[in-house]
Amino acid sequence: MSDKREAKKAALRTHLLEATTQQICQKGVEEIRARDIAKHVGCAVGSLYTAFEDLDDLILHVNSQTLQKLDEALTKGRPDQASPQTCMEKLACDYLDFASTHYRLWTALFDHKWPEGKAVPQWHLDNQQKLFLQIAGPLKELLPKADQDHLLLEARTFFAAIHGIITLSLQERYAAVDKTILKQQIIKFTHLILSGLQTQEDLKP
Amino acid sequence: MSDKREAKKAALRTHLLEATTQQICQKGVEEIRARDIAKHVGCAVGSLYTAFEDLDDLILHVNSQTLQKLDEALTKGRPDQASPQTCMEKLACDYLDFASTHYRLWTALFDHKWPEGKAVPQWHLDNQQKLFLQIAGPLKELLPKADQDHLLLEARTFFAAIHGIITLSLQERYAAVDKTILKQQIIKFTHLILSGLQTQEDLKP
DNA sequence: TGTACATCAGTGAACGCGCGTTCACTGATGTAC
DNA sequence: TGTACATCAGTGAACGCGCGTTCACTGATGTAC
Repeated sequence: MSDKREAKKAALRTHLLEATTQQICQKGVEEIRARDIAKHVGCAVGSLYTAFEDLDDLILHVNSQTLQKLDEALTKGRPDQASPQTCMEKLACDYLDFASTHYRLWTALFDHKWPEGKAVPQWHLDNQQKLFLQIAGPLKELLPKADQDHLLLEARTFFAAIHGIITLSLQERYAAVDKTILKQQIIKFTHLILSGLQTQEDLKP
Repeated sequence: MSDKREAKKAALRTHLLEATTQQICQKGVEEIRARDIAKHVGCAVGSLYTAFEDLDDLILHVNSQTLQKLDEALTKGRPDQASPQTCMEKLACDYLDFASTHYRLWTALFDHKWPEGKAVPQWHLDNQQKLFLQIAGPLKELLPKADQDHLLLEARTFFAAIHGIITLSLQERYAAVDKTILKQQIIKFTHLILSGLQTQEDLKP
């Protein structure tokens, strides 16, 4: 019975993930330090390297958890029998809410520099892919004539535009915008794009 | 006559700026090292600190030059007697062209972390502001009933959306998109937004 | 023009610090009998 | 159950490296007479 050992190891991993999450929330990914995390967990620095490959691996795991939380937030808010327009609007707003309430966790997704040579693990790429599918879903209803490639392209573009707006507005670097106004902008924007796409679709044979 | 001294100092500054620009193009801002720059210029590391306050100051100057180049690129391409729609489309496309041909210089604008406590110098902020005005111009023609605040907000949103699309598509992190397709997407997108804004404007009293 | 002194840019070895990672050691947990 | 040995997680001081910045010194340029 090596259950006790495994349980301890699992607990250590959990504590490390929790401490890292908390530290990212407090100071941002750029400020994460191995010693700092260990101190918060109450273990030696070395332990980090028995539980995770290295610091980047630990951070990647936190980021993957963040992606999952984001996925849940988007899934949870999704109305059952709504028009694709309503779905897309909800997705965009939920994305904004997530980004603003978990700001530092969210920016960590984009700020964390993965070591150049190393390949990003497949399970993390899968977690990313899931988010695009969330968008592609309602978009498919809206654009029934589009093929899969085109659908994914439109989903990417839609996401990128909304993401761009939110990113610029939430970062203080260029004077942050009031959140209510931002939300209005995003809703308006979503409608503009969707009605435009719709019109184009209707013109198709 | 201290002309000779001043000329030498100016030459040194120019060389440092050139070398830094070249190194950013080659490896990106994150890889800029004081010793490296000095070696390329053929001077001692210490000289860098007689010509610029510190390494961040040097990089900021390169970034400001980049903003000016971008501003020129956008100004140059601007058609004289065109509709605001055509102007906006041209702006978006020129922005894409600039970003893709000077990719690393362009990302440096956003990747360079300015020291937290320090205030960003006014001349640099002015250079940033100029770009928003480029967009606000044609937008004003399109939305004659909008006040200045609202105009700037729409300019920001428009910029942020286009910027977001270009950023996501050009970075390899998430499989890069073919540039011709990207350009088509951006043109289409610009039209969608503008015709939407136009419709809203027409409905106003 | 020439000389003596003053100023200041340029030099690069050395400082200082931060920080990810390692590794010989300790102690807890598991196994064999 | 008890004892002796094996295994492996946990420890943290120490390693090693990178890198921005400094500063005592040198040498070029400028100034005064």
